[in-house]
Amino acid sequence: MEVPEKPSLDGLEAKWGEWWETAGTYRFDRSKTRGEIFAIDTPPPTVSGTLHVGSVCSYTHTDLVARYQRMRGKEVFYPIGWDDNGLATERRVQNYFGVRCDPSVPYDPGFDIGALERPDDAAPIAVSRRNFIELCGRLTSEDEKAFESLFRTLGLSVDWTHIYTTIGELSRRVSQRGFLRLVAKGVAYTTDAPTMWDVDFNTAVAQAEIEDREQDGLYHRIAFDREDGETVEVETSRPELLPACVALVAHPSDERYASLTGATVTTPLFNVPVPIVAHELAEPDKGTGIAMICTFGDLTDVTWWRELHLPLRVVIEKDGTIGSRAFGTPGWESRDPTSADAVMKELEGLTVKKARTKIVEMLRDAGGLVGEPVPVRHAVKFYENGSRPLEVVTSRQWFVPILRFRDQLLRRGEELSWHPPHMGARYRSWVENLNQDWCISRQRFFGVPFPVWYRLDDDGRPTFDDPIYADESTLPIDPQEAVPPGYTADQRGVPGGFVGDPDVMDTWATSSLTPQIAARWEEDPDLFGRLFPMDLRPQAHDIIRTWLFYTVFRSEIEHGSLPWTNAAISGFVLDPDRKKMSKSKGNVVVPTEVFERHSADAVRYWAGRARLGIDAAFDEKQMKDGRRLAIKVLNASKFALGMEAAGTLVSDPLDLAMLAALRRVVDAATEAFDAYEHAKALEVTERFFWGFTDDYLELVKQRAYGVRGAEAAGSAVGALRAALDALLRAFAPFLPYATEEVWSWWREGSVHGSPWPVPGDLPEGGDPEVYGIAADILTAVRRTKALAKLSLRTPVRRVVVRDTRERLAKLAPAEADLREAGNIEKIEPVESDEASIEVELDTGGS
RNA sequence: GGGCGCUUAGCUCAGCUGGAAGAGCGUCGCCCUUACAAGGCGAAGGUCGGGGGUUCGAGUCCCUCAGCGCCCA
Repeated sequence: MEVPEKPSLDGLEAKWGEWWETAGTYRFDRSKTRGEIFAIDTPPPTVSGTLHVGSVCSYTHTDLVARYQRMRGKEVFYPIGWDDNGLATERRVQNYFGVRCDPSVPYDPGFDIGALERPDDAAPIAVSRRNFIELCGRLTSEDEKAFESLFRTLGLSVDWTHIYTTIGELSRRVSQRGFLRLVAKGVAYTTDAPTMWDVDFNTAVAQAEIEDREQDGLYHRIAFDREDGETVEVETSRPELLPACVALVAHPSDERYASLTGATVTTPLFNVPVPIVAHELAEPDKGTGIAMICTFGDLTDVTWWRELHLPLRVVIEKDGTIGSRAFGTPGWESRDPTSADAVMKELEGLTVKKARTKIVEMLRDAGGLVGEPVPVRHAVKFYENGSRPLEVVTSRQWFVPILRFRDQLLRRGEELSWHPPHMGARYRSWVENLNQDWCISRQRFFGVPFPVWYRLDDDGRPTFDDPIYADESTLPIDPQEAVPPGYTADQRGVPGGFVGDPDVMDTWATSSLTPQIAARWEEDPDLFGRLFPMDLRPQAHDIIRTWLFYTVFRSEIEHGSLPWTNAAISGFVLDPDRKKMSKSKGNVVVPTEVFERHSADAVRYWAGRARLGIDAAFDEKQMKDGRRLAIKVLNASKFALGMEAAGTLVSDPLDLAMLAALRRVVDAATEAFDAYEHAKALEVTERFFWGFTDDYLELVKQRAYGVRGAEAAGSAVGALRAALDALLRAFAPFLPYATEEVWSWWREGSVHGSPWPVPGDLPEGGDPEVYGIAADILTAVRRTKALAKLSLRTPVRRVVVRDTRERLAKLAPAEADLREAGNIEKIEPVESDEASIEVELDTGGS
């Protein structure tokens, strides 16, 4: 046994991190069977995001479970991935290198961004798609190093040989295979359809990426002419869509408009005849109760257009400007095409916002505007990363028809064990409110391409009704480079030839397959069979509707089961003022500095105290507590292990009593961990431990030094070691470094490879109350001395303990230890119905 | 508008199936006690958000109101 003179937390992270890696402490043993394995679907962090303490907290939660399960004897499959694929990385690369991707630029194999010299404010350099992707790969690999270093310091017990990235070859292959399987099952289709569209990023987005933002707007009252010379007034916040108006709509039960249903009105300025129709989705309470249907202002327009079989008149282009349209041509009928065209000319090329101002001006001049616009505050849909409102744009996209699986997905949600349980409600409410099929194609670059080509007809136009799919055995492929079977490279882009699908998949189309990626679905069937469905999906609550939902969906389609049996949902980390941390507020805490200030164990302690599903404040005070606890573990261990004795047979009733109390603690901690209540496991263990050091160590100190002989000392030393052995193991998930350090002083191997403590590890037969009573008396003695402002060594002449006979009997076994610990001359038990402890100090005089 | 969660000491939070209000930090006081002074011991501090109800008994169960946060529309 080698106990250092002055134990310290400093340097433990590097020391043990390296040792664990060398010893392979967390290496997964794939020879184990499914029942012996605990498989975790670790969240791949977005590496282009900021490293912040929020991830530290939730990743610690996962690690606590991993370490606990490992100690329970499970072979833990705990891989890690980096989410580098997607728009976040593209944006970071654009800003970092000052470039933009232009697919029309040819690839430059010798491209060297570092060699370019240009002023900071220079316009972005257009680079080819392939060069752009290479830059993405370069930057993410840097970011990944920083993440790995952070997570290693934090002490995550992942198997670092099982790393994947969401843009890596394996992920691309699994994503493309997953896509082809969806196609084969009829659960993916391509079509031209109205889709939510971000005009800045120039891409389609899915429902899950949309958020509502409260915005100031204006309600404009616009008069439509009826054929009988009267007018119908509608209120709209989007008057610029007037040229796209295809009908007016009122609720079928709205008596005000019942007689008008079926009538025709003409739009102001454009003189386009449009029908008045009825539909339940019209809101009688909103505005005048009758609304314009335009193609398209929002998704309700899409529903109306579809269900009421209305014509299509699109005026907004993909870049968010008003396009050029010729009235008088088919589909653009007007009773006065010339003046309609003149109005249209004024709007052409304007952004939506400018067009709105312009058309209001023109309406006012033409007398089409009734009164003045009224300010209104309303919810507007935005892409979560976007800065301008989403438009509905018709474009060719790949869709996955999730809506028709709603009931199945709701049932899977019920089947999943949610921790905490109420998080299941988030999922349910999302699934119940799904309103769009999943658009999985993105008009971006750094993502997984669709393994698809389209034939070109004799005029060089792609035919979308019979795509050419890549063979699974050839994956992953990039259809921009690979040539479809039966064609030659020189047929790319020429009539009668082919063209590759230019899009990439939604990043969630890849992330939704993390269990399949990590478990090497179809790549290693033996491994997959040992891992899937997995045991645990840990994640934060913000991505229930995306990552969790899509993963459940993919698993349901491909495997007909849940992807895992448990979902552990962490809360967010708020700043000390309980505000959400964000870069713009400047309140993001850099985790590396926190590790330096408090140690990894201290940070883990803070995270461990945060329960699942509860938002936690970033609190350095708690990290100080954690540091204090970790140091205390070192020092108490040093003391306990510093005691020597010939034998270590635990026979003293007080020792057995302390161990009996610890047996209960071990049970409570186990029960808590099994229920995913790691904070409770920590709390019960910590509470016992502080009592153990404050009371028990003090009580037995003299005896352990041998004042009452070898046998009495041996019992104390044996109990100290038995308790320490169990406590170190119970603390190991929370304080992996300090516990490993102590373990190394006197045990073989790693504490993290040792079994989780069970009551059977500790001698039985003790009465916990004996320990409790002794601690109470010791506390009373200390209190008296403290109140008298005297040293704790001050002698006590007499302690009178009044209590029931039963409890007094339990005092006797601890009496000698108490007298030594408290420097007490005499302890006098007095039978009484009223319990009290009376301490008479011996202050030397009288 | 619908749903979920929260509201307990100055701060951060425990309080399970109802049975005499808890911890840590902070504050204050004391103590160099041979494991620990970047420590230790102790004290003070609370109408458990408001109001009703069930019960012998409610922080805990039910109803209601309010505030905060989140999810969804």
